[in-house]
Amino acid sequence: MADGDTPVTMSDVARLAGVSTATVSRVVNGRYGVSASTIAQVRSAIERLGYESSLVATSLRRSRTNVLGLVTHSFQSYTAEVLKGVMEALSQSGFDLIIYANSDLYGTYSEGWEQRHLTRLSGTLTDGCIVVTPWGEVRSSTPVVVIDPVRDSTVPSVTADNLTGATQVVEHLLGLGHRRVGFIAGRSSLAAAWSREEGYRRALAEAGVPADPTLVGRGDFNPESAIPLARALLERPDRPTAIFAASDGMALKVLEVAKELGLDVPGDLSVVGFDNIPESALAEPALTTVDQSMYRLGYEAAHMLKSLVTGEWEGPRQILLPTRLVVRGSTAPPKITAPSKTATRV
Amino acid sequence: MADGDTPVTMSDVARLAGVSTATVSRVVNGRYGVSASTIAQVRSAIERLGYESSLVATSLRRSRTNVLGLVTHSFQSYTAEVLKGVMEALSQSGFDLIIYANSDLYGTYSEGWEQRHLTRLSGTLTDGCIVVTPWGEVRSSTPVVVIDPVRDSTVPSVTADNLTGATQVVEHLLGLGHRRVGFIAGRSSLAAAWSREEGYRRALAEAGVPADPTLVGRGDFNPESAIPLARALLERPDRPTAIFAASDGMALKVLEVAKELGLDVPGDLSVVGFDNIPESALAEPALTTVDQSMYRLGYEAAHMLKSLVTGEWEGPRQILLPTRLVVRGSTAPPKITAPSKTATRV
DNA sequence: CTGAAAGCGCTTACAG
DNA sequence: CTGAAAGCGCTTACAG
Repeated sequence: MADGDTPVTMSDVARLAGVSTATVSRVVNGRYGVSASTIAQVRSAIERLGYESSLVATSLRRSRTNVLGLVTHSFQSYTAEVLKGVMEALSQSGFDLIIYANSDLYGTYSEGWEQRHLTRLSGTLTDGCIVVTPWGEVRSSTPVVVIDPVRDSTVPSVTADNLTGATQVVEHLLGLGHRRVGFIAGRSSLAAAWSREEGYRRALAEAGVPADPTLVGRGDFNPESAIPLARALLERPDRPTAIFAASDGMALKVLEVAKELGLDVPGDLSVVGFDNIPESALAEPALTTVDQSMYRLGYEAAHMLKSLVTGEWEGPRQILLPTRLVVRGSTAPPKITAPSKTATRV
Repeated sequence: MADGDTPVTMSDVARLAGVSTATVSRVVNGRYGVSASTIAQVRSAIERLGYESSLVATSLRRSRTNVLGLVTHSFQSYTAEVLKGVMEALSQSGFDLIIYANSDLYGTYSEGWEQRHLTRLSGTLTDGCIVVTPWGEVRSSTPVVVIDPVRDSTVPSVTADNLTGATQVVEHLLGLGHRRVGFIAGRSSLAAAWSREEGYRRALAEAGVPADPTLVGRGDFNPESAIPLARALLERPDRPTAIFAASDGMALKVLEVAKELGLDVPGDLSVVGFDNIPESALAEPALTTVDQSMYRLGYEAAHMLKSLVTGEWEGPRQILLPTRLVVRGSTAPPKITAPSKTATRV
């Protein structure tokens, strides 16, 4: 039963069964050309010792491991949803999943992290990897699919249609009568952040509302980064009547700042986020946002990676997934039509 | 830059730097006894080739890997919370984390899965493992900490104080005036399921309310399993005025069945769950439940595992974490005091 | 049908 | 200060 100290190896099995490790290997892997009686002996030895082959040794020797990797730098609600989608896509596929997370996560050197771990895994352990929201472009000797790539990435990827989503947010606000709409941007290297900002600009331009660059704050998707930006926007005399934050995490902070400043949402200020994380529905008031099915992002990425590994992929290598505007309690028509004369000249 | 097909190995670096792989290894691992000029040469070769050592090869050769493993059979909200706690505990610890999930997750052979993968990882890849909600007792050649062990498990573990939590639920219901309280149990092999049921029994006994075995349904923590059980309980003429389900997932299904049968919650029926998953707060009405900080379960398990691996653990090997009753809209006094004459004889 | 041998990419005594 | 060699636990041609 060997609950002892040293793990049971193939040699232990071979010794007990009175055969070579080559033969044990053949039995373990169901190869042809082993006599029935030998198989029985080996099987019983395996059973007695509770042997399982070492994943590491097997991976090192074989070219194909049937293990796919996923590299992420955090475990937020976002990641959990992505993982559910990934697991669903991999269910019954014959591929197992290894998720690699490093302990310096909240520490200093996030930068380049994905690339380092991608490389450490992909040569040997995994047949391919999914990388979630990397800080830079990634490369690998085995197939990779990126969820939320950096701008101008050429690697296979899956992204939500952030441009359309953001456009709809602004159209929604304009439709309610808002004219001064603030924006809090995300980490600008990410394609997602760029598209959301671009959607904001385009929708305003299309409606003929002149863009006011001072209404745009530069956040980085970290919720905390939104606090000073929201404060700056809301403390000005000509404050916006609505703020669109590039992520729910940041939008939730805008809500807090508004409360702190005694502003009523949605009476004095409309707030919109992006992502539709579970917390958004729980906020007071519930947050209007854009749903970007993180589950589907994970599902499609895993599906694509699987086919890339087996060489069966036929579709496009850059997938854009639809988003959906979710209107909740945090948006309403502005109380006053023209908080600033100059801003309403359309 | 080698974005090509074959990964860059240590031999490639050695060749380019004009040294042996032994020397490259020394540089990579910062060992003493390499001349400054050689270090520089090797470093530059590493840089040029974008070399990263193979996790697999390194693990196979070394006894200590500084990688901890986590084996789970699902990625529900539960797991995501646990992971956050684990990552927090491991932050800056020098240990990385590998999560192993197999693709037959929703498939046939869940049973014994944890043990198989635990063994495949622990000999070589990981220095120790956390196993989440296993189906049986586990054993390993390296340290293991189980979150939510099976009953009578002797392995180091972390569990919520389910007994107290469940007791408080029933006391809460009795306090509201309920006397016929139904119970939907979880997978009975799990210690958590057993304790929750035991808490239910004890609280009734202590209050002198005779236990009615026909009021107990045998679920298995799978939400679906609660549906027929809830229906059976609620369709009887002497139906309970309250149902306590051993998990939020099952309690949410009870809510659905009640709605389907035209019963008002909490008017006609009070419902209580256990776990406090995010969805509980979103339910209509919001679910009264027991919070068992899954974040802390993960945190404590990782903390303990880390110390077990380094040999510094001093504390108890079986940890019990406090729970907290969260009263929300799904519980209220029963409308009718005595739906069944015999049941109220106290 | 079976085994001896080489080798996957590393690390670590052991010589020098 | 550096390299040749052995070996971690497996798999896979190659002989027989």
